[in-house]
Amino acid sequence: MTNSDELKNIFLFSELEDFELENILNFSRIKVYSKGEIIFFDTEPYIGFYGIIDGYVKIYKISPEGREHIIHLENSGSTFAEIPMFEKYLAKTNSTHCYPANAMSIEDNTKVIRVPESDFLSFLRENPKICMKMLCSFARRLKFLNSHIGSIILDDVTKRLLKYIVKKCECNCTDNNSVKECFECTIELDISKSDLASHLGTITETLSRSFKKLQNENIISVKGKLITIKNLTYIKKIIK
Amino acid sequence: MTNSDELKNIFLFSELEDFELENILNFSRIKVYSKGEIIFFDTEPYIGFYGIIDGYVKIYKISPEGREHIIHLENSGSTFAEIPMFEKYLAKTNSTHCYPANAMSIEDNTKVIRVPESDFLSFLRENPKICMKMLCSFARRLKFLNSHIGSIILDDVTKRLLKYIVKKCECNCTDNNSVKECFECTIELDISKSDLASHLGTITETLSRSFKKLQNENIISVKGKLITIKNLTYIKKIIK
DNA sequence: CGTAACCTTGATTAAGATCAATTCTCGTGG
DNA sequence: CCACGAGAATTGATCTTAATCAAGGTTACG
Repeated sequence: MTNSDELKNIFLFSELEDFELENILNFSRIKVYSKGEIIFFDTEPYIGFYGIIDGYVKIYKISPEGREHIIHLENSGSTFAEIPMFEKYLAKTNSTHCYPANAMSIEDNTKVIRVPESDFLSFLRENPKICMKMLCSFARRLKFLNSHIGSIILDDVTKRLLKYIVKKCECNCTDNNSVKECFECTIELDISKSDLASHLGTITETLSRSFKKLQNENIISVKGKLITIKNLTYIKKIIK
Repeated sequence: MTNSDELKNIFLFSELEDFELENILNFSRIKVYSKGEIIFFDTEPYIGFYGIIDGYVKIYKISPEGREHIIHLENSGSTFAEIPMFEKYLAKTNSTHCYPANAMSIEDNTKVIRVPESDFLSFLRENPKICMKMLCSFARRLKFLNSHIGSIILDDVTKRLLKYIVKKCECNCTDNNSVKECFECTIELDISKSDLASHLGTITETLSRSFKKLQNENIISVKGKLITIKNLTYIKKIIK
């Protein structure tokens, strides 16, 4: 597979012509990270956004007390750290800015492309097609954040966990086969439970207890990273 | 002031030519709401997004238990409910969709424009300029949500309140005069304290106690809707 | 000036964070 | 192939924050 073929896996670039992809490749840089490697810190000056060709990345913040919170979990096809590109249009000051959070590869051989800010912005201004793609990807993220923030405020940890599992199951069900009625469904967690805790806005101990609770109530069964939900159709109805 | 002049107050439309504004006005609808009036419910089918010509709007969700959470507070110049426009590009299904939350006017004579989805989308596809504007406005909102969600998970209510006050003070300071060193700063709350509580992800009782706490620690003083922060420069350093 | 909406205060309760101690899992080297 | 060790996950006891429940107090406005 050539580099420009790989780029088509990234949603933002998926409808570009080959010559446009070549153009992007010319001014960008591809790099492979192993599990646990930092892609950027929130103290580094901003130089451009990233696209994930393959792998898994967490975007997170650390509180002064040292607690971690994962804002986003992104995998193959996603882009991240685009927001600071639009900073200069929003801020009155023209000061240099940093990355808004930390990014870490959480899977071995995570392959990313870094696209420099200035080159891409001129590209963007001349490409309504890629503008629309980017608007879609922003819209998707806004939608996620809106519902996630509501869930953090209004739901307890157990309900947040259940919603997470159900969402994963739904992806699975529609991907594999189009079963409308899906009672039992098994997923494999693709992240560690501590990352999941941090993503759900809690800590590992509390998450562990929530898993326990759902098992005791006979809603799910857990075997290591394998989670089976007993009656998806029913659960979907009650977690609304 | 003509209608098309008013439209220029809306960030998204601020760089459009007069003929383009006239075009938008042709397919859109302007309406004035009094305080407390519903603009849309999350059960209504989506027909288009809104721009605030003048006034104040809250975008909120209600939990099954009846607790309210304000996701966004938007005032003059802002747009809201754009996300569902991009739904059809994201979802596999082509089903009709609803507004993603409720919207209520929280000020008398809130004047909004409703722009229909289909007309605007074709307009958007042919206007790279307005695409960039929309990307900026999405970026601004993403930035806010990212930091807000982190704040809800990692900060206690008092710190969230303090951050809110500081942010308002900063707007004030840079708007009125460009004082770099600003020790004492007074703001007037432009929303009710119960709305503020809901926006900060808490309830009025807890917010009230947080106000008390900050007063006891001599960080702020509160007189009705007037809040004075004692030493802004210092506080800004410690809440980071 | 009276009523309703808004705000404050107090007592109690519940959820989840923290602290501490095991247990489990999995990759690596002997 | 097994044993070891480190990181991950679980479990228990305790403590803190904020939600809930209940009752007054304030303010704004017709």
